[in-house]
Amino acid sequence: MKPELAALMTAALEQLLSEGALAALPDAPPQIDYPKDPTHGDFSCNVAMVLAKQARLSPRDLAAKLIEAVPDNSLIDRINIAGPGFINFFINPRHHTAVIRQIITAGPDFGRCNTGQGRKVQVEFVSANPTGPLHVGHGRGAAIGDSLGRLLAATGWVVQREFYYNDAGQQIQNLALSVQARAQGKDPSHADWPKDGYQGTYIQDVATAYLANETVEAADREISAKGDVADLEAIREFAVACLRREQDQDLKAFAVVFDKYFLESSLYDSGAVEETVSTLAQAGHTFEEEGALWLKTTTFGDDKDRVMRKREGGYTYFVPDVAYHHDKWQRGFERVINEQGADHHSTITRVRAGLHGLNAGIPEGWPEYVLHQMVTVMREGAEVKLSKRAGSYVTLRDLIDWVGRDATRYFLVARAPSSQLTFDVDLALARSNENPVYYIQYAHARAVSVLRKAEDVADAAAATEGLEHLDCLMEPEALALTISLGRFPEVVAGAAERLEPHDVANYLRQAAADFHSFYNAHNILEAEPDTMRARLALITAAKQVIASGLDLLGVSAPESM
RNA sequence: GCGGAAUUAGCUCAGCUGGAUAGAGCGUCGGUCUACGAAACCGAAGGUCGCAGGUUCGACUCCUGCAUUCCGCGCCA
Repeated sequence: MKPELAALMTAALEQLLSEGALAALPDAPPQIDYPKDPTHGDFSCNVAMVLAKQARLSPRDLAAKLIEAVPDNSLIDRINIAGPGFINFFINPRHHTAVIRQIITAGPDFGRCNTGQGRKVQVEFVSANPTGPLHVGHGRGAAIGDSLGRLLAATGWVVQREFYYNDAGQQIQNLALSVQARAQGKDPSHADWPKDGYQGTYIQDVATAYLANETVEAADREISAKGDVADLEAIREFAVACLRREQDQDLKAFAVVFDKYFLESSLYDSGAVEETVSTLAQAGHTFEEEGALWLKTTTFGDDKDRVMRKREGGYTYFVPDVAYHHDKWQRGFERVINEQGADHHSTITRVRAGLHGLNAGIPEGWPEYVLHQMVTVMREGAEVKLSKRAGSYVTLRDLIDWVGRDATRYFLVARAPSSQLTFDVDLALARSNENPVYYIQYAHARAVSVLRKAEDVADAAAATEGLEHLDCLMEPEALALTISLGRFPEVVAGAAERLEPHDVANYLRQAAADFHSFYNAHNILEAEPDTMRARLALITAAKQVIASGLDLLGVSAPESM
């Protein structure tokens, strides 16, 4: 409805322009907003205040002229001027309820759009190295990244979800040594325990499985143990497979699925790393100093240059990272979005600097980044720091075990990524209003319940027939819910545009509140037949929108609870 | 010291590209079920939007400075 109103205002502006009351039209279309206060109408426009100066009129006088010039239409009931010069629109209620028909007709497609026009976008997220279980930070990344993927898909992009991990570096070596030590019967208190070894009890599980010659299958690999304690290479491969499998199980329990797993080692095998280095060297972006090879990242805005090849040989992590992102570019992704922890923010400059230095035509600002801040976990009023399994951190699996998948996903995605997050386990467990997940899901379950009961007192097509009686939905609660439902498409579009899935979570809470208010204020099944049918249509639409919204967050919409 | 993020009600957090009297949940207080699901609803109290300037018709929002908290600042990833 906003575009229609903006068009009407534009027409009014053009009218004033032709009368000479205005010197020029504004650059952007007139801004239409939702007033906070319902007495200010359904929509408001600030254009009179913006243009008052150039029109040499007071904002209120200009507003009056504009209202005068608005073309005749059936959309608007009345317009008034308020405050310093706001133009407030009161919409004809019949136009509000029209959206109910749209929702029921479109079904799950309501709220989707085609901004992406089938273009390719990749979302890389989680990307945990296979050295231990996924922790809550990975969980936040998984929840946000997957939801971003869903939002982009809903707005017309073709999305690929990718998981990148290092299967060969120093940390993997530490992992292999730790497993080997456990297989030799040592524990972290032992004098020969590897320096920087991994201390979690899961290392013992891996060692035991290795000694038992088990076979493990992960999403991207399968391997059988050799059982030979001396074969560090075999241990390494086995350990990586074990931990990949464990992470996959966690991700599966979290309903997160990846399209592709990308190995850092493949960039060495394919020669992409060497090629990246030589391209950067040929372009004159590198220099040698103190026995190391450096990239002049200061050319691209970094505060100091960075080592690419260490004195002892071997590349630093960002070199394969640059090669990796070059590979993504060559794979044809118009957009790449990297969701990662904010503690990695310093890599952004380096990766972009490297990509820029390749002269491959990669635009500035590619790839895009969504960084999430840290998560702390509270339980029974105290911060939880330890998980017995992991040894040093709370795992994603811990959270899922404690509060379930839906609550975990909702809580991890419901806050702005840039905010530090406190995950309150007790709140996530609560079965009441305190808990937004259940509040929203309850609205859905209630809607389903009424629709189910309606079959006893009306025919199956009652909701559809209700579309002929939408004029019955004139109570404030019905209109509030209707207007709320109508906002869904722009919420989805905005959340996708800004890469902020928490907008959807906030919207759902509001929509659920509007649903509950309507539900409590008006009986549905005992209303007059036409009214009942109209209300059933509204309930059907609400159920659809809530289910679609929850799906964007990866949270289920239960039929009953 | 440098860079990034943050600072909004007792607590956890929203506040869209600057808009009208700053919102929600929890917590506190008070109401509503012989039930279309009370896992809900209705109402009340609760604020110097960290501080100080600036920009303008208008600032929680933009700019500058300061304070505080978190995260980075490795030839680890």
